[in-house]
Amino acid sequence: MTKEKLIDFLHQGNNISPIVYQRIAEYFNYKKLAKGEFQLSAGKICDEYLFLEKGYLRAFVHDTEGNEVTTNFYEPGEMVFEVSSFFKRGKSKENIHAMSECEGWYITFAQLNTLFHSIPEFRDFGRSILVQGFAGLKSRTLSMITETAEQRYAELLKSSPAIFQQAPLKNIASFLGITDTSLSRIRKEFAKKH
Amino acid sequence: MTKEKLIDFLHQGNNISPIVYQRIAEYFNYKKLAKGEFQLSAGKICDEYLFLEKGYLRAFVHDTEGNEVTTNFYEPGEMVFEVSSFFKRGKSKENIHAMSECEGWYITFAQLNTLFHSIPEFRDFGRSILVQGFAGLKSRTLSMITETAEQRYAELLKSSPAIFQQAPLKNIASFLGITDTSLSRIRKEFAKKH
DNA sequence: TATATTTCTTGCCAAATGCGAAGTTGTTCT
DNA sequence: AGAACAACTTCGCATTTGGCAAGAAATATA
Repeated sequence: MTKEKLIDFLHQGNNISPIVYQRIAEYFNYKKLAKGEFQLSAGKICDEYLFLEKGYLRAFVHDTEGNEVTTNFYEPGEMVFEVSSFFKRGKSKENIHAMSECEGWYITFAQLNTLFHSIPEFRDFGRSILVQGFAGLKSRTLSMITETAEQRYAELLKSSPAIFQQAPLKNIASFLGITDTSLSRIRKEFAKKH
Repeated sequence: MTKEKLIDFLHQGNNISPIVYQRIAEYFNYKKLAKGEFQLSAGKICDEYLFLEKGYLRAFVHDTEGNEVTTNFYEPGEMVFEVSSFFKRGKSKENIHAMSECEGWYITFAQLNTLFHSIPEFRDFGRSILVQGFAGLKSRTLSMITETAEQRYAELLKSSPAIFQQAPLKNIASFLGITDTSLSRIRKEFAKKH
């Protein structure tokens, strides 16, 4: 278990000395999740800022009728944490669930703040993680407005094909904003055309 | 034109000395927009971090077919800037347009960074602005998935009634993810019930 | 004031999606 | 292997929403 991939990720296009990133990486702790474990449960405060090195996770909430709604999928190479709960120190509405065995590296909120205050480069990193998440969410919202379910399906299939090996249809459906019945139909039509 | 409201806003629940906020506020410049002016145009880099004291703005993009899609409305007391363009220094896809005469206070990206590096409290403020925007966007996305158009209409009407005095129906409709025809029908049905 | 333009409403029909239920296939557990 | 359960597909029908077009109402412009 080396921190090699974590260190690569911390670079994130920044052109900063490897020594600084080495120093940052030292704060991160190794973590392993078995398939089916929860990285975060609704009602708890998210206190881990996790770099996912291996495996797949799914975030979901329960809507007012009690149905599970998938809000996100996480693949290797992404940061996993619930922004609002983590930074505002409030109870999470979201659950984050391991769809497969996962491995990664994390720091706590307190550690993150220590690093923020002492290392300017890490501030920039942290900000870029937030901004990236923001931009991603924005384009997702826009696609909910401007695109058909089939277009959203085609895009997800292209951008994250691995998800389809990890998650059952109904979870992908609620992520796309449709029912599993509809997704089944859409997938059938889509297969005909391609 | 006093900076009183700006200073109140900078407090944002933090319990920090007014002297620090006074110092921060000194960097902000006054700005006035006439009705119809653009605070940001697609293709330009967003370089103003604007506190809106008076007036109403609307953000929109053009989708692949060239239709305007409203992505946000801004009311007095909010920060107005395009997260991705501002922080990543890239060309904006969004336009931000004054629906009425507006007044506010802004700093540039360079000034914001100067403040970030020298004033820890301002870092926390900046982060909380991002986190707040993130949480708001998330709940908007969720409502696109779990709620009917009528429910979304009812919520917007409740949370931001002033928008209905400022924006034409079609802009509100595209924000809600429906056509103006549908919104007209929904509003009619809704009026019957209430 | 007259005219042009935009905004909003309404009607008709088509397409997309949801809902409930049934049936099939596949997986897990004992 | 057998039983139980979850995943996926398919059907018929209801509901929501879209697209187009016409007309009325409101607003802006000459």
